[in-house]
Order: sequence, then C-alpha cells, then structure tokens
Amino acid sequence: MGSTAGRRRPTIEDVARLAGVSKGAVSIALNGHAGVADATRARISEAARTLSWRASVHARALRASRSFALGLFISRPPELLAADPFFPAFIAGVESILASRGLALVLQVVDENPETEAASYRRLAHEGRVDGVLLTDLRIDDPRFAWLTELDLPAVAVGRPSSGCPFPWLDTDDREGARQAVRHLIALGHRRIAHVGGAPGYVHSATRRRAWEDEMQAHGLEPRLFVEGDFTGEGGARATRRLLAHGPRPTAIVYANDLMAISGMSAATDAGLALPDQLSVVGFDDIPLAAHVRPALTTVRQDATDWGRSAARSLVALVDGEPLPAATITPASFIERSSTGSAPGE
Amino acid sequence: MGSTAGRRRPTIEDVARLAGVSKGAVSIALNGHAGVADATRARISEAARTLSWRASVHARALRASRSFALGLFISRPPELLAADPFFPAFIAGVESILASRGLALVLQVVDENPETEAASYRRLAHEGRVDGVLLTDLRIDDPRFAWLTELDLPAVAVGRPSSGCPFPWLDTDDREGARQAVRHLIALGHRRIAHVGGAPGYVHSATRRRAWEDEMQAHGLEPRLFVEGDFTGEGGARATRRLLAHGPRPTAIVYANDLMAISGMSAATDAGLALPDQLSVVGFDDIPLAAHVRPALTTVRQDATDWGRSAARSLVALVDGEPLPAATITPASFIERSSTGSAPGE
DNA sequence: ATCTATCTCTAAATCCATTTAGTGCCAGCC
DNA sequence: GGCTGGCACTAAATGGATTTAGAGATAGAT
Repeated sequence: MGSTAGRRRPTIEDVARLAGVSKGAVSIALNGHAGVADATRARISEAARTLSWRASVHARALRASRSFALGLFISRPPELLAADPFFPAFIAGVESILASRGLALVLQVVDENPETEAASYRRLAHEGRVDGVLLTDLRIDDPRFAWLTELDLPAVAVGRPSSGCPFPWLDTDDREGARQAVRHLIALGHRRIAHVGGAPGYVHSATRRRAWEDEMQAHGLEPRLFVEGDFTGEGGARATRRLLAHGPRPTAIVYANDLMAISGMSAATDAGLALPDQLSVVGFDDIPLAAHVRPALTTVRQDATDWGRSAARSLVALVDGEPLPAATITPASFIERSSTGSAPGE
Repeated sequence: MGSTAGRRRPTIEDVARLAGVSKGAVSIALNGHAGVADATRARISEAARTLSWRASVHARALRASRSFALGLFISRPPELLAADPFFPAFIAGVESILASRGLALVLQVVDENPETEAASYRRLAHEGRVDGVLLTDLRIDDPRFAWLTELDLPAVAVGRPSSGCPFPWLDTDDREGARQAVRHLIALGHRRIAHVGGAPGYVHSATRRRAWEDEMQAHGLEPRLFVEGDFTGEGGARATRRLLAHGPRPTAIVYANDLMAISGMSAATDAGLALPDQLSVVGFDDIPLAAHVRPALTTVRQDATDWGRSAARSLVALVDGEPLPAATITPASFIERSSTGSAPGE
C-alpha cells in the first residue's frame, strides 16, 4: 500500500508558489473576480490544473459561514422506503441540480421517534453541516416546521402543506391525476368506488383521499367506502379483504399507492374475484412493476425526478437569498392499463 | 420571517466567555481530555448547554484535515434504483453506524458515463468532502479501484470483488442462498432449470449465475438454459419469452432479481402456463411485493441493512486507522413461497 | 514635472476549533 | 528556603481559503 502517508492535498499556497503570485491572487483569479491581468490569470489556472487543486470545502465553508451542502431527511419505516420509487427518483433530480453548483447532498435517515428526529435536525444545524434542508413526506401539522424555524435553518417543503408552513413549498399537483382516475372509473360505469387510504398523518394521504371524495361528490356519488391503509403490502391486502367482506361490495378500488393496489389485487384474486371483470383497481405511483403484474396496473404517475429538480432549485435560491424561481411542476398523469374495466352488470 | 439576520451561531469563544475560561479550556473540557478541574468542566458543560453550542464541523475539519463525512456513490439507471430495496435498506444500516459517531453521509448520484463518474469522485476527493467512500454495485474489473487508489481515498467494497481489489471488502455471502434455491428446485424434481441473469458486468450478476451453474453441475445437470437479463421488468419478461419459445422448455427459472422474476411470471401466464404447476419461479431480493403477488414469490433474501452496518463499521475503522472489525455478515436466506412446486410430469 | 487615477498584486485579517508550548501556583521534598 | 513536580489553565499557532486595505507601478491629465 504505502502511498497514503506520502501525498498531501495541495493548498492554495502551493498553487500560488507555482504560479509565482500570492494566495490572494489565486483566489481572485480562479473565482473569476476582476483584478488580475489576463496573462497572470492564465498562469494561475495552469498551475491549478497542474496540481489538480480544488479549494477545500471546509476552508471555504469556515470563511463563508456556509456549508455548500443541503440536507435531506428520510424518516420512514424501511419497508415503505424499499417499495417506493419516490426517493431514488427524487434524489436523482436533486443531485442533477446540486452537482452543477458544487453542492453536496447530506442524507440523514432518522427513525420516526420525534425525540431523535428533532435531535438530528438540531445536530446538523448546530454543527453547520448544511445550509438548508428539503422536507419530504409532509405530515399534517408537521412538527418540523417549528423545529426548523427555531433553528433558523432554511427549508423547502415538497408538497402542499396542510397549514401554516413558514417555508416556501412546491405544489406537487397530484390531485388532478387522482381525480382523473376516479373520473375514468365513473365513465366505465362504476358507482361503488372505494378508496384505500395511505398512512394517516401524511399530507399526501389526505390529498389523495380528498381527490377521491371531491370527484365522487362532483358526480353525485357518496364517498363512503373508505378504509385506512398504511402504504404497505400487508395493509393493502387487509384493507381489501375488509372491503370485500361485507356488502355492498365496491366494484372498483382506488388505492393510495401501487404496493397496496397490487397486494389488493392478490387479495381480490384470493377471494375468487376475476380482475378487472368483477373488480377494477387503480394504484398510485407507477412503480416499475406496475406494468408487469397481471392485470397490468392502471395508476397515476408522478414525476419525482422533476420534483427533485424543482425543490433543489428553490432551496438553492432560498439559501442564496435570490428570488425563488417559479416552479413549474409536471402534474401527475393518469396511466390506463388493464386493471380497470367496465363495471360489472348488477 | 425576519429572524434570519438576527441570530449568529455561538462559537467556542462565546462558551468560553460565559464559563469564564479560555477557548482552549472549553475544547479540552468538552472533548473529555484531562487537564481541567471537575468543577470547571461542569461549568463549561453548563455554558455549552445554555448556548446549545456544538463545534462547527468545518472548523474541526480544517484543523483535523478530516471531513467527518463518508461518501456513497450511486450510479444506476433510475428504473433499477426504484425497484430495488437494496439502497434504502443499505443506507439505513450505514446511517445507524454513522449517526452514533457524529459522521455524515454524503450521497452522490452519478450517471453511468465513466467520464463524469470519475470526475465526481475526483471532485469529492480534491475538495476534501469525504474521508472515504463505500463502493456498491461492484463491477467486474471495477475502474473505481484505480481512480480511488490514484486519489488516495480510503474505500470499502461491498461484495466480493472479481479481482485485485486494493481495498478491504465485505463478503456478502449470497452464493449459499442462491445455491439453496437451485437445490430446492432439484429436490422438487426439476431438471431443466434455467437462469435469467442480471445486467452483465456486475459482480453480483456473475455470482448468482455462478451459484446456479455450480449447483447444477454438483447434481450432474448441464447449466445450459441461460439468458442474459438486465434487472428490469421488461428485460425479465423478454428473457422469459425467449426461454419459453423454443423447446426443450425449462420447468423452472431462477432469476437474478425479483423484478425480473415477477415480470417473468406474468410473461409465463401470458403464454398460457399455469404457475407453479407448469413452471416454477425463483427470484432474488425479497422485495416488499414478493409475498404479495400471486403466486407468492419464492426468493432469496439478503440483509442489506446488516451489510450497511458492517460496511460502515469497516470504513470508519479504515479511516481512523484502526484494525478492521471482523465482519460477520448475515448470509442470504432462502424463502419458500408458492411460486415453486413439483416438476410437471413429462 | 507633479498629481491623480487605474491597474495589478500583496499582506494581513478573518472564519472557528484544536493543540502545543508555556505560565502561575501550590504542595511536597530534602 | 529553595527546588522539583504536577495541576489548572492561558496564549498563540495552526489548518486553508477569501476578502479587505493598501502598496507599487504605470499611464494619463494638468
């Protein structure tokens, strides 16, 4: 092995020496500020390239009182995380923005204990690890709003907060897609359309439920067949069994996510129902498997990568004190596959 | 609104002033070094608590020439990421170790272009963002080994590298689980057992294929029915159609991951086969949906969270110059569900 | 020729915590 | 009493980059 001890990262001092100028000149030249002759600037650039020097983030951070890093907290039970395409796509979008600006993404996985969750935020803020954070998986009356305000840490919320959000937020328009799904079922002749909701307490659970309710009522139907779910496969199956147990049975079920929907299809099959002839099913998310199960799942797709980009852009602007960009979010889109069909005749 | 300008993070100077001592004393006291009277130490702790002071990572990093952060690079096409429970679980495990030591996890999503991938590593290393990195999704003749050696950045590889890996690695024992799956099929009377491989170039694709080959040969069977896959649903379906198109058809298929397996089951169903009577299917990963599709998928589970913990522990030790802990990895376990059954009579 | 303005660059201060060298002080010892 | 040792603490150096005040040189103006 060996080489570990030998090398030392070059400093701005080394570059200055090689270029025959002072440290200050190097800084000015490489940051594009005015005040160095073109020839000198070229010489400095060359020296920096030769040494493959890059300014230490920590020195810059110390000087600038900035971290050049943004934080993303994930607080979900592992199973939900594993089955949801949201985070990978979202993070990919966030990174595409951060990378181009030399910012890093600090990921923090916290358990759902509010005690330790608050402590995590506090630690990152007090240590100065991040300049701001992205808030996902918004909860109803989200306690994080208060914590972050208290900590004076800039944040951008992803979603439509239930109430009094002190931070800018990204209106991820998933209502229209969800309503379109219900409309689609109604057009197919369904009247008893049930909804299996997501885990309670989350804003997006409430939003999806509301979209179902609103669209039902808009067509003069009572949104009565509701069962609370939890976004897990087991929860989806259980909710489905409950809906199918007592009459009047629904002829269609709209689930708050695909995992519950696919598990629900299995539960319905187990109960002897033929899909989609006797029961239509709609999911939410469009996970990679949605198109590959049988029947292929009709669902609503959200462009999480796009959200990630927009959220990152907003947070960067917020941290830099620039005006927030007008976020243009790709709305959720309805995807018809084969798990939905005409309502069975009475 | 408003308070942003008002507050300033307290510094060690503030704590020192409040406690009536010098900065040095505060540092010594709060880092648990000997050299301050107990009474003074208590006074200092109290002052720090009052101001809710935490040492700035950047100042510490600058002084110590350490970042107190580790890096994780993800370079996968989004679809593969979204359908794989590996990363969420792995990251959760990593975090559980890092959190307790005050280390942060810097996530970097890079596209698969080797040019930009190398540049990403270079940037993080030169800027001093991280003290070391975790290498996942090992590739055959992984180019990252050379880059990181060149950059002098400590690393730990997760998996069993194909060759000349200059870094410590974690032997994630998935062979036994995979062989057990094949053995299970053979015990059920299957002889024509096919394998749909993962994306070529990855070490784990090769490992799983090898496990299938070895176990087949150990029972005097020719491992001939192989089709290369790509870990995607579409790829799994395509490979399955190919296997079922020409005789002699396999009576069982072992897939390199669950996504391909579930898509394969759909393809088989589409082709008119009854599962598991006419075709047995085994997956790999145990995604949350595996138990909830029909037939429920027989598969092999790996404890990615456990890997994450072990990998993080090893990397932390490596970075700290401590002896590497003996990694005791939970081996992959075979999970029998209903997608496998007795071989059909000839 | 002298003064001013401009340009190019340097020196030093700054960000904050840690560490090292060193200062006082008291106790214990011969 | 004077010397040594140890304890409790302080002052200053350090890490690496940015920024500010200012120096020196040159060109242009009067």
